[in-house]
Amino acid sequence: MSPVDAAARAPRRAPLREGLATELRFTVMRLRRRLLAERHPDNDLSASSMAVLWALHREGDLTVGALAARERVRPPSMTRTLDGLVEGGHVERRAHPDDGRQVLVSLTEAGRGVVQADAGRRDRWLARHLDDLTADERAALRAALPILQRLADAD
Amino acid sequence: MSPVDAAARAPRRAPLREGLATELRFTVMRLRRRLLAERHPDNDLSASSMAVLWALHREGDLTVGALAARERVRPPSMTRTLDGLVEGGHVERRAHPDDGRQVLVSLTEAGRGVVQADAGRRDRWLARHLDDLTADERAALRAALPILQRLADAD
DNA sequence: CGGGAATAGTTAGCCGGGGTAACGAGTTCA
DNA sequence: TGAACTCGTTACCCCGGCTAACTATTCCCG
Repeated sequence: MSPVDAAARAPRRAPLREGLATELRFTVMRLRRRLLAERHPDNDLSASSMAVLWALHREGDLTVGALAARERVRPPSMTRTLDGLVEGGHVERRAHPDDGRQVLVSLTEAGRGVVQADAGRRDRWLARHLDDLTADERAALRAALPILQRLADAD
Repeated sequence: MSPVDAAARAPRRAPLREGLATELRFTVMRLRRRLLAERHPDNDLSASSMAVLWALHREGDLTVGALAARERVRPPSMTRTLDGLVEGGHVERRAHPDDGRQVLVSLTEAGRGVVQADAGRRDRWLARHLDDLTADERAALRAALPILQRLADAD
């Protein structure tokens, strides 16, 4: 049942200075898959779609390009995500008042409803597990979060 | 150029208690995309393939099922990832000595070389940005890392 | 000891969501 | 005013998840 003998071992729980990047990278990848697996059954919107709704909710109307940059995605990808959201009635496209090239995206009433309904029940899995942590551990995550955000936005 | 007026604002940099899960979730998603964009040009292996090589390097030979569980992926997905690695000569499948149903996967010489060559230059982007952080910030990440790992492995 | 249940892996096929290339409409500026 | 640039879209490709269904092997119980 168990694997055969191991050739090389590395510290799994106590990464050294030079291992921090490696461990952090793989951890982010796996944690993302873990979070994806916990999608709410009564919310058929994908993670990327929800991210767009949240961005609009937090920042108000945005152009397609601004949304793409914010989510670190190429414009064509954002266009397709928006197509789905428009079709679902969650967002609306409208012409930019000053610049005819740009397109402003805004939440519809329904989209705002999805965000607000989602706010309560979302992240249930993660929130539950966060509750299982000690206060110190939660504090450690809270301290690391802005740094991770800066990394995500870097360059 | 800037977005139109915003409807609702939320604390971006100082998440409250109840916002931790939400912020952490989106941050993980975006950071992952950021990291994916920084793939090394002279390494054509995908992130999932590299994760497999690293797992084998760290833990020695593993079965397909063990690899799938470790990467939080379904067996068919791991089978396909392994197909690519076998074709590229990075890993080998061989029969399990005791249980004819299982298949052991091991690194080839070439695969081990990829891991070792990669170890030095990998995560250059992330490592560079980690170097730009203060010692306190790195410590915060290091403290958060095992908690994130536990979350990634939870349930 | 024989046969059904359980387990490991694979095959086949679907689909979300990234990417690049190319293009048209609109804007800017020399 | 015409050339160069910008923004968004279209068309298309591909990676890498997933489920369902199947085979081979092992386990266990009657």
